[in-house]
Amino acid sequence: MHIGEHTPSTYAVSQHTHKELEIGLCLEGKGWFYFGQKTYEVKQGDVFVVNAGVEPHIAQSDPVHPSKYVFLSFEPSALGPDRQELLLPFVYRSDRFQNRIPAELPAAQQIGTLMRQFMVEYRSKEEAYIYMLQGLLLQLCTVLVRHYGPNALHGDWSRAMRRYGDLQPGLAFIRDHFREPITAKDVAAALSLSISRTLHLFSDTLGTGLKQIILQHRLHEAMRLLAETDRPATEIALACGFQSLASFYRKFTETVGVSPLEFRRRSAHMAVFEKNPASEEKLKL
DNA sequence: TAAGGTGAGGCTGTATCCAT
DNA sequence: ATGGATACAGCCTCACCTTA
Repeated sequence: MHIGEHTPSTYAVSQHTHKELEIGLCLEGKGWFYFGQKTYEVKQGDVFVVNAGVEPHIAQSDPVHPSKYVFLSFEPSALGPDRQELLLPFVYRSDRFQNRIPAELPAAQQIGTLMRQFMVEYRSKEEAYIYMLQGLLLQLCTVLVRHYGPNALHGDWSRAMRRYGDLQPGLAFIRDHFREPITAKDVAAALSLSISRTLHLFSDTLGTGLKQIILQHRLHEAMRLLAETDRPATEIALACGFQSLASFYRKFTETVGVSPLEFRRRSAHMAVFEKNPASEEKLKL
């Protein structure tokens, strides 16, 4: 588990994914939260739910009233065994999911209270505080389950969880091998399923095609290397798993909105790429 | 109901070329 | 050397179907 405060930049930087589940609470200010093609306006008290390794996202601050968040990220195993149903809010199809819980809803207020308790508990580090943190995490996830329940549970959580669990070896394979020219066949082999079944599983469970998920990993890595290194675009394209410069330029420009070179130029002016939302004042539990 | 096969159509990677 | 455009073969996705 990690918890930390973060103030997003006032300009749009690249979206990222990470392998932990994440809950974010806007402590103050205004801004925007981008999840792929979705954009949410953010105000104090809003809560955001992010799944693991699939949906790219990034927060941006209003220049006049910069936003400040506290982000809690955790591995599914942090909930303990036999509590898989509490992961349901994080097992969603991004095209159908509302990542924001508006501040005026009771669930957002409950989560706000719990997140603040979480911060206080960690900072105080009283005896056996780790158990208190685990308890607060269970409460947080329970509030989320109750909030999303009517839409997310629909009486068949075990099937949804099983499918999500079935996908994990495939997602892990993609994370480990996206720099190589992997295909649906390779991912299918990692899942011990047919190509057909693998493609169904990804699109049905996540609402995102296999190809798109691999592409997200490659583009994110390419943006990082463009911003943080002086390596030529050709080298970066190949290092990130693109089979050619042409496909790299095409997908980069389509997705990011500017050419790779332009992105490097702008990121140099910004002096920032993207930061792990929990990287500032990060507290490792 | 889950797993998986098939085929059409769209998309992607490759090869090649040109511009800077 | 690097950035970018384009045509085309092959792969991927999707819808629909069959099988167990």
